[in-house]
Amino acid sequence: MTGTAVRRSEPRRVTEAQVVDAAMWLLDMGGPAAASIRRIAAAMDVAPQAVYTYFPDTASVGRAVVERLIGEVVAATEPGTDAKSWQDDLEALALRVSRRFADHPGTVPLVVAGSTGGPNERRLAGRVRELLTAAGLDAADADWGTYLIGVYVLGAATRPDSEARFVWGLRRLLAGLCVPLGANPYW
Amino acid sequence: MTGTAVRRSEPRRVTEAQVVDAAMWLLDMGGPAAASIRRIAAAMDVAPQAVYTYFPDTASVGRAVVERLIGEVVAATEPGTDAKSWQDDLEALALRVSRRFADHPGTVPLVVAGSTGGPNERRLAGRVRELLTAAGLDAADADWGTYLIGVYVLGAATRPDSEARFVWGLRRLLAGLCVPLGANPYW
DNA sequence: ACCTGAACACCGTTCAAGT
DNA sequence: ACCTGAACACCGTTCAAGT
Repeated sequence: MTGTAVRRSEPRRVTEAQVVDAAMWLLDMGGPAAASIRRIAAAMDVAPQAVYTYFPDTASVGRAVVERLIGEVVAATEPGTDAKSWQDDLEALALRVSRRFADHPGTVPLVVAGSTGGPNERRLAGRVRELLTAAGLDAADADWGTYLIGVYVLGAATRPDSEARFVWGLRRLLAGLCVPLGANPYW
Repeated sequence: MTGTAVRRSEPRRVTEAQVVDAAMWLLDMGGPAAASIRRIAAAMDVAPQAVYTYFPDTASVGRAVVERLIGEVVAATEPGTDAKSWQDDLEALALRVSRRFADHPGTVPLVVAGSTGGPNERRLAGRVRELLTAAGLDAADADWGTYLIGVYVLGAATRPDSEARFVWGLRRLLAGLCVPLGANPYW
């Protein structure tokens, strides 16, 4: 009751960001198996339990790592900067995501494990949807097209190949998105 | 030196097929985490080490499971049976693979973990390539198109959604494959 | 060749306790 | 709130041995 805050506890020895830092570093060094809770804690010089103060389980640490990775891509992509065409914008965005995963192959199992459910993932999907909408697709098509592109980037991350192959597939896919299916002779 | 085979050892108590059976069963029951070497062995009533007589490590058991799953799809797909169009054939094939993974979600992490390098996977890719070649694509395009389709099916397995969404994306993708990019206004 | 018991070096997670 | 030591119930894999 002094009016000023009572010092309630020791200053934090770890933070969420540091856990993600350590996890990423271990992932880059030793692959998915190296990023265990115990090793993350050891890298931060705390007991394994300390991690559980900030994350409820291993999977949530993985999701946080993916959120950061996606966040970096979204932050690096100012909307409408490249802007030659929506295809170019979309290609640049997909390529940025693809490269980020190629640079951090240890994170791929974490990505395919499932959606993070986080804001950065939503922002990224929103960006794709905007570009498809600006391209003239209606809301439903833009939504389904976002799924199509996301799934392609995800699948490609699990079978890394040349960038040329990735871009070739992406362009075919975008071509398919803007061809009205009614105008297609096959159905 | 009797001329006939000498009985060299006890009859086998386990076989490769039984290991895959047990792994698949555990995967279906309890998901990826349940299909450990130790549990597989326990399900067969042998010591964990018995599995190592047939498989060098855990990953190779996983690849064998995936090979079986793909093998079932390929076996169930007589080439040119449906045969209304190559699009229909390809759609039916992709849908069969997709459904098999949807029916066995525990195997998805094993699939995305990497190529099996096995004959069934090659057969499946070969089937896709044939259909694309029959559709008029040249060798290079058929090869890259096979990658595109495979990666889409793979990615979709990690983000299961409605079959309608899967088919919509697949059709867009196939549409993009038969639109000559030169004839496309965008590049 | 095929299988076992025992062991090694790990895991994630929880509990009870300390500040 | 934040962190610890100790423990529980697991892992994959290897070794030495048995038939």
